[in-house]
Amino acid sequence: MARVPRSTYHHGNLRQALLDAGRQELRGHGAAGLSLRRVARVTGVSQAAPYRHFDDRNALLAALAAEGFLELHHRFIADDRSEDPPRCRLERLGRTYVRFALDEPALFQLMFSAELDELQARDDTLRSAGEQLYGALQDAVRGLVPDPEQFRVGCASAWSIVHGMALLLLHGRLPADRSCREQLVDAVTAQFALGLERIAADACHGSVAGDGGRRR
Amino acid sequence: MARVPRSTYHHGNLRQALLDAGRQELRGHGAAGLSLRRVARVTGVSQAAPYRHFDDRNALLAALAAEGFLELHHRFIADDRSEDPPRCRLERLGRTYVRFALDEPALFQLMFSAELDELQARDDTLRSAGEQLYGALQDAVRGLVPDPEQFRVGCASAWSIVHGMALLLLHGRLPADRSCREQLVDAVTAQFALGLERIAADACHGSVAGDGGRRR
DNA sequence: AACTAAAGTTAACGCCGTTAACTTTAGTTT
DNA sequence: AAACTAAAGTTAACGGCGTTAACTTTAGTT
Repeated sequence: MARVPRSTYHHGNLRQALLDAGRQELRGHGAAGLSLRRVARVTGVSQAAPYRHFDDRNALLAALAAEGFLELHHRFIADDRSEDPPRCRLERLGRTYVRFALDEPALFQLMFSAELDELQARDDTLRSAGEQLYGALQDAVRGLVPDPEQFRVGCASAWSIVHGMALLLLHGRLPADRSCREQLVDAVTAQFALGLERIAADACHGSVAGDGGRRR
Repeated sequence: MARVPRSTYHHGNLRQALLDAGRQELRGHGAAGLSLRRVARVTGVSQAAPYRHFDDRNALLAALAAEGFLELHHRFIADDRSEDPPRCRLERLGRTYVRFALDEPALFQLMFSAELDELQARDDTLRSAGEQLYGALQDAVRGLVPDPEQFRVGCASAWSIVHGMALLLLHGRLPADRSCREQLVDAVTAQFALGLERIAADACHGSVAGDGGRRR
């Protein structure tokens, strides 16, 4: 447990230092195991110091989650290739999403944890960061599924499948060791995007899908 | 806080009573907020009594999760209609999965929480309950996608999409109020099952999907 | 140079998980 | 029936936690 001593009484940039230490705590102990006292200790500051910068433990978690949303959004932008066809762009976005979840499992789970649901309602920074992310997903789906009604369903499907896959993978629930993980992710996203593309194409030819009724 | 007094020194069926109280705690405070001491208090027993029946707090959570897996599996069986065509059966299973998650959000999240990942490796009851569930899903997918390689991808996709949708819905992340929730679930599962059916049908006609066409 | 508000400290409260040492009881053995 | 034993429950304690109140130090302004 690294205790960082410091020369000046005032830290200078404690808020960010706490966030950095919190990020490490997250990696080491998960969101549930994150202890505010330990974060303070590692940062070399008293147990009560964090309360000058965060209302409570949840506020620190919310700030960490907001960082996570922004970071994931940046990855979306960095990985995107606007010259690719819509299907490839959607696939790429899905892979980026899953890769992020596997890179930062605790942060990712925090971003979608029950504790944050209520905070998201109040914390504007957090909410807008989350909405920004959903916007990026919507853009990617819109290119593939222009029809408004199908678009809604398409967005929900797309987010659901990558979100579910990310969580199941990082919990070791899907039978996929590290070597074939990427293959599986590629196959699932590709298959999904292909299916979406076809359904969208069908819709253009007059038939209405999405009613779940029997159609051969 | 209901404190239940009792006449006899020995409780008689404390283990199950603790599980029942734990289930209530889960509903009221979530898995993270479940306090062993409070469970004991509500059950009308001393704070140390639970340790005669569970190694520690995690063991109680694991037992609750195992109950959850069994319950969900029973719902699968109860809702299934073996006379329905494969696609309908898969859709129905998906709806059952999501409905369970929305009925018992805290229990569902517990079943797939990080804390349980390690326990699942050791606790045989818990692991087999989880595997039983995956077996039911596999059966439903197999009817639709016989080809072995596509079957693997199909299982992962199917589980991912319902799992992701369940979590996103119960976190209020998908823009769907209570009224249109069921419609959305129906539409997503139907669209997915339809896509899966078609891809499987394509495979029978010689073309091999699953790699999603060109890959960078 | 004095003042003030921000930033950090110490000490305390109550809750928690967990353990050790003890007591009560139900069931078995003699 | 009496004695024994092991299971099941109790009390009391330890240390860690989140949080707050009251205090101190410091940087920046007047």
